[in-house]
Amino acid sequence: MSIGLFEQEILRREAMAELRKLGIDPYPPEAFEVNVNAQDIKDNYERDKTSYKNISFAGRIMSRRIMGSASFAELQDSTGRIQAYINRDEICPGEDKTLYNTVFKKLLDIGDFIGVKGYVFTTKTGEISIHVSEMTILSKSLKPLPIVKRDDEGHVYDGFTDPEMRYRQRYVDLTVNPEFKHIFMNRSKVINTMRNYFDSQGWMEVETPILQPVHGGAAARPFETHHNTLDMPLFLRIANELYLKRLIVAGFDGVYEFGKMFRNEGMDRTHNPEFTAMEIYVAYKDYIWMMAMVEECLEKVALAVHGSSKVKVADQEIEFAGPYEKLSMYDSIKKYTGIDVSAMDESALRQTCKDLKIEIDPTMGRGKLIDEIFSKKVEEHLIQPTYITDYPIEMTPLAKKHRSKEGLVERFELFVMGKEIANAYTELNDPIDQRERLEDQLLLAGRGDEEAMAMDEDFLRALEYGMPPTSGLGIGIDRLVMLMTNQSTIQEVLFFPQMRPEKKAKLPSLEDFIAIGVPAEWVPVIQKMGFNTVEELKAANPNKVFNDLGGMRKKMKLEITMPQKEVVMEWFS
RNA sequence: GAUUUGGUAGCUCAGCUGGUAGAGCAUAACACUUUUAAUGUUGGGGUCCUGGGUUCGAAUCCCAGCCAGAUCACCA
Repeated sequence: MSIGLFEQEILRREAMAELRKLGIDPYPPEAFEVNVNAQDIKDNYERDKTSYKNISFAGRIMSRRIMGSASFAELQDSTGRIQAYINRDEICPGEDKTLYNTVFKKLLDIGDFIGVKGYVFTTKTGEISIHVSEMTILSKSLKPLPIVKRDDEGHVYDGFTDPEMRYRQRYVDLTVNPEFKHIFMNRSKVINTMRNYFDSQGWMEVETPILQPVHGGAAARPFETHHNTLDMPLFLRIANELYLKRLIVAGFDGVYEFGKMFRNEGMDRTHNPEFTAMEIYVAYKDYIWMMAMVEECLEKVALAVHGSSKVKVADQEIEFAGPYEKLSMYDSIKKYTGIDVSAMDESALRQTCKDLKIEIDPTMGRGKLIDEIFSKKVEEHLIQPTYITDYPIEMTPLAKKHRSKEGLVERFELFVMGKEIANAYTELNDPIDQRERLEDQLLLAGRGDEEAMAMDEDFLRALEYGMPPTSGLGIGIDRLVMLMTNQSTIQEVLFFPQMRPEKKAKLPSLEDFIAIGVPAEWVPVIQKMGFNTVEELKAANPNKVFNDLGGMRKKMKLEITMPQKEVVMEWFS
C-alpha cells in the first residue's frame, strides 16, 4: 500500500523512521497533560498574564516559518490556532542541538501533533504566542494536508474546496477548514436545546426499533434487509411514529426520540437516505396546544444558537418567536391561486391541475392532487414560519378527524423558507376509524401508489386497548439545522453525507502477481513500472525488469529487500 | 432519472485553431534569531478520470462510461 504514494509521503515515512532511530516514538502511548487551549490564551492572556507563565499545550502544526535558529509555527487545537515561537538554544540548552536542527526542522511536518510547554508572550509584531521551552512529538502525520492560506483580512488563498473531497474526507475538511466546525457545534446545540426543553417539561427520551417487521408511520420506500436467525425480512424504519404511540398506550405521558430514519429515495440537497428526525408524543393534548409548544421550542433553539429569535437565512431574516401565521390548507391554496378547492371532487381537481399546468398521474387520489397543487403553488411563498392546518383526510391516515370541519383532519405542518420543518397531528386514537383509514391506504396501494401506508395489526391492537387523546409532532432535524446555520445543502450539516463508493484504481488483484511468485511488497512497484497485468509483465524482458526493479528501489528509496535475480527469472517461467 | 458544468502535480488552478504539460502554495537543499499568505536562490514531483475512435500526432476533437457539483423531475 505504501508505494502508490509519492515523494512527500515517502519523505514523511523516512522522517518517521529517523525519529525512531533517534529514540523518539512518533506515536507515544503516554498521555500529554494539557492545561490551556488556543481560544483561552487569545481571550484571556492580555487580562491575566500571570496565569500563562507555565502552560502546556497540544495541537497540530499547521504552518512553519523557519529562520535559522528561530522559528514560528502555527499550532491548531480544537478551539483554534495559536502561534508558537521556537528558539534553538531554548529547546536545546546544551551542546546537542538535534532536537531543533534535526527533529524540528527536518523531521516534523505540517499536520504532526506536538505538545509544547512554555509561557505566553506577545511578539514584536503584536501576536500573542507561545514561547516554547519543551517540545514533545505526539503523533506523526504521514499524508500531507492541503495547505489553506489566509491573510489578515481572512482572504483564503489555496482553499480546500472540492465538495467531493470535503464530504468524503471530512477529517481533512474540518482540519484545514475549521470554520465549518461551527455548523456541527450548532447542530449539537440545536439538539441539546430541544432535549433540555423536553426534559424540563417532564417528557422522557426513549429509543424504539430501527429494524421493523412492518414499515409504518410514513409514506416512503424503505430499505429492506434480512435477519438470518429469524429468517425473516426486516425494514429499516422510515418513521417511528407507531412505536411511540404504543408507548403512550403503555402509560407514558410524554415520550420523544431523536433518531435516524431511512428512506430509499432520491438524493439531492435536501434529501439524504438516512436523516435525523425528532418525534414527540404528549398525552391529553391536541394540535392547537402543539403549535404553541413548537413556537416556544424553536424560539429557545434560535436563542441558543444565535442569541436572538431572529435568524438570518440566505437573504431573509426569519423570526422564530411565536405566534406564527396560521393558514388552512384550503385557504392557502385560495390565497395563492385564487381557486377554492375545498368542495371539489377528484375529477374537478384533475381539471384544476391541468389548468394550473401541474403534472399528475392516474394513481393520485383526491388528497394527493390537493397536495400537488399546494406544493407547486403555495410552498415557495411560505418564508416566515407558517402553520398550514387542516389537511384533507385522504392525505393523512394517522390524524384525527377535524372537530368541526367535515372531510379534514387535525394536522398542521410548519413551513419556513418554503420548506417543511415540522408535521403534527391530533393523533387518531379511535381504533375503528384507524383500521378503516389504513384499509383505504391499502386501496391506494392497489391503485399503484407505492407509498401508501402498510397495515400494522399490532399497532391496531394497541389502539384497541385504548390510547389517551394525544398530540404528536415530528421535526426534521437536518432541515432545522440547515435553517439555524444558514446552509443550503443537507450535506453541509451531515458529517458524512451519503456518497457513491470511491472509484478504486483499477489494479489487478495482488493475488495474481503473488501467484507467479512476486513478493507482495514488490507488487505496487511492478504496477508503478506500468505492468498492470501478469500478462504485460511476462511480455517484458526479464533482465530489464530486474534492472528496473533495482532502479525503482533506489529512486523511491524503498527499504525492502531486493529479490534475487533467479527469483525474478522464475516470474517469467 | 433528465439537462448541464467540471475531473490536469499533495492543494488551488492555467494550458488558444491538435505538436508529448505550466504557475502559486506544499515539498527537498542552502541562507537567515520575532516572522505571520515570511523572504531569496536552486531542485524534484504528472496514468492530463477510464476505455474506445479520428489523426503522422490527442490534456485538447468525437463516442461511451465513472465520479462530483448545479438545475429540474421524483420523493416529504
